Amino acid sequence: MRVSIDDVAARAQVSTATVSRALRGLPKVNPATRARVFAVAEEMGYVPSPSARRLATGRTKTVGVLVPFIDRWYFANALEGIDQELREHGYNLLLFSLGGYMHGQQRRFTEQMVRKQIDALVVLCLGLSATELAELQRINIPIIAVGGPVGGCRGVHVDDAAAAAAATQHLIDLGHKKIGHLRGGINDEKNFVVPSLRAEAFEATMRRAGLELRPEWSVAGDFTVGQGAAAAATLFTQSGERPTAIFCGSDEMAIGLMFEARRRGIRIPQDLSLIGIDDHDFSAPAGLSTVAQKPLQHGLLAAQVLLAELDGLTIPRHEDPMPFKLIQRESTAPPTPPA
Amino acid sequence: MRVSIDDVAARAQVSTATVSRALRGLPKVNPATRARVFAVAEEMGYVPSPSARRLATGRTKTVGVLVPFIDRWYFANALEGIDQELREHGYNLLLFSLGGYMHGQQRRFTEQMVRKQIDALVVLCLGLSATELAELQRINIPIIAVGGPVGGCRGVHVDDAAAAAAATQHLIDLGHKKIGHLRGGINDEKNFVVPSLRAEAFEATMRRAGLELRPEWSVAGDFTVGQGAAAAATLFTQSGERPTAIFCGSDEMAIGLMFEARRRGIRIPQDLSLIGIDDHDFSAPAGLSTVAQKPLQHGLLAAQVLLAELDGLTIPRHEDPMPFKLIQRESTAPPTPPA
DNA sequence: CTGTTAGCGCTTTCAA
DNA sequence: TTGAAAGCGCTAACAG
Repeated sequence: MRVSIDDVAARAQVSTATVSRALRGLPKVNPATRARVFAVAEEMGYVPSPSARRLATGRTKTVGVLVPFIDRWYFANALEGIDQELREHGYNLLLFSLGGYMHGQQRRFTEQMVRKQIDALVVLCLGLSATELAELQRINIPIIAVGGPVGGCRGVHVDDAAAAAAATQHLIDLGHKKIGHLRGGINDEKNFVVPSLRAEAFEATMRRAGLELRPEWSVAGDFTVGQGAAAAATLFTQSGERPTAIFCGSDEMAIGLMFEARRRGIRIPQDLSLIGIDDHDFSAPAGLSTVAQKPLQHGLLAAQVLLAELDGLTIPRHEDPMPFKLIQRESTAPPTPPA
Repeated sequence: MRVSIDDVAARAQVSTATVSRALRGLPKVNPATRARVFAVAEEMGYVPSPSARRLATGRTKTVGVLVPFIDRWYFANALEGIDQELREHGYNLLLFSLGGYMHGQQRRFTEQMVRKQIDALVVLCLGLSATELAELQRINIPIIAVGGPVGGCRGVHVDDAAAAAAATQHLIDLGHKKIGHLRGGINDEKNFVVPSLRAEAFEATMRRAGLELRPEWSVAGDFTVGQGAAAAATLFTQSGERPTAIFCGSDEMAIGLMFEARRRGIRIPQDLSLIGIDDHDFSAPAGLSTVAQKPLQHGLLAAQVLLAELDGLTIPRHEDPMPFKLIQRESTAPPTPPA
């Protein structure tokens, strides 16, 4: 049943070393021999044992991916990109999901899990603490972050501040002056800086335009639709003046806000303009203006960098932030002058 | 740098066999010896080599998961469930994404990829052909399908026909008679039967209620928001009478339809009732009535079954279909009598 | 171009 | 309760 390299060697009447060379396409193998070996291997249904190969070479041909959770547009798409690139090069993808951010105390992820199992690691925008990162670094394999800066670790991601500024500026350019913000980060790791980067850029852009920042117009959520709707409810039930436009830290939140707005008869964009960040699958159908990023590409690039490094090739540049693009759809318009 | 079992043995002044036994918690090890071994191992930062262990035992402590693509609510959640259960038991999760269904010709997934790498396999509702499935079976490891029936293979999933019938019946119970259907399957593997199961159940339920099935009210998509919106556009631009309610094969499609309806000033539920299947993250915020299923639980159970089998334990029952539940929200209401 | 021979780091009899 | 030794299946010198 289980056929090993020795079985093939015996049948092909060559040494195991020759089988190994022939099958791996190494040079200095007689074409005829190689052909015979291939034929025999095929005939016997031989598949080399990765474990044995790993033990002998010390390389696992496997890359680990650490994600906070899978069910989020950005992560799922980045993961897809990583997977594509890895498969393309015969690498395996070992997935580690933390199943949600854990607040400080107990994270189920230990060095043990990755140690000697993977050749490199991709960290999908987790808020790793300095100590956790240090622990990972100790393993001494190439690491790359995707989706957001991870302290002291190189990464593939957009310039979040610039993207947030572009979104905010779009609203300002349309003539809005009363602009609110739905930010993320409330349920996330405190080391996950993306929500803050975006929020700060929003504030900076507003100040630069000489516009007022009203604290009651800044509501915090966690980048999900559910939180978007909840935050919107908070915002809409406030007494007092309402903003004419809102910049949401993620498209999911923006869409949650759209749902809540419709529920309350607030028209978009007539009563309220709305812009997010991401270009989530739901955004185009929803007619949501956004600043688009392409996580699949981020994943692809991250994997490329890692693989190049493992192959000892020149490491491609990846220092430049990834591109983003403002996409105007139906959810943003100039403010309606008071009737 | 790299510390092996022999290093530990030397330092602890015992044989490698004893270290192995002590660390694995096997019986018949002197408590004092065990303690010393643990101390030394800890002190030296010893981590056993999975490759060596695999080679010696023939077991990989790894389960493979085959998914058509990751970025879909159902898959992402099921994956999360599988991951949780696997980690809990010290198993690894090797991910294989096909990056989208490939139509017949070339699928990048080969027996080679899994062979000798995993102890068991979870197939996430892929439409595997009989030959592909046979090839997988040949590897002779436990396999389980999740999310939909995979020909001849046991699986964890809801009774799709019953779920679809429940959704349809809900509309009928509300008094609707003119009911349309957005079905999936147009871009999917033809062996992926879920869309058909749901569509057929819709039709059967309609017939049972003595209601007319209008072909022009049945539009096909592929379960995504984008297709939902597109299908809705097709439906809404048709001349002639319009249905008063629509059953969507997935919540994503239903939400796509909602977006398109709003764009055209069609009010939900006043002008059109809408129900889907899934209970997608967006559904509650959107106020979408649906038949809920819990993919995370499906993943959990599938992994449990596999692990039990690998441990040689009694295999838990999993023959019963998974539960589903009708959730009525704002998108369904009795039909509005013509003014 | 091909064969021999050490390992790689563990587990697992079999003895002691 | 512990140790010695034989693999597990492959790769990588080193000879030839």
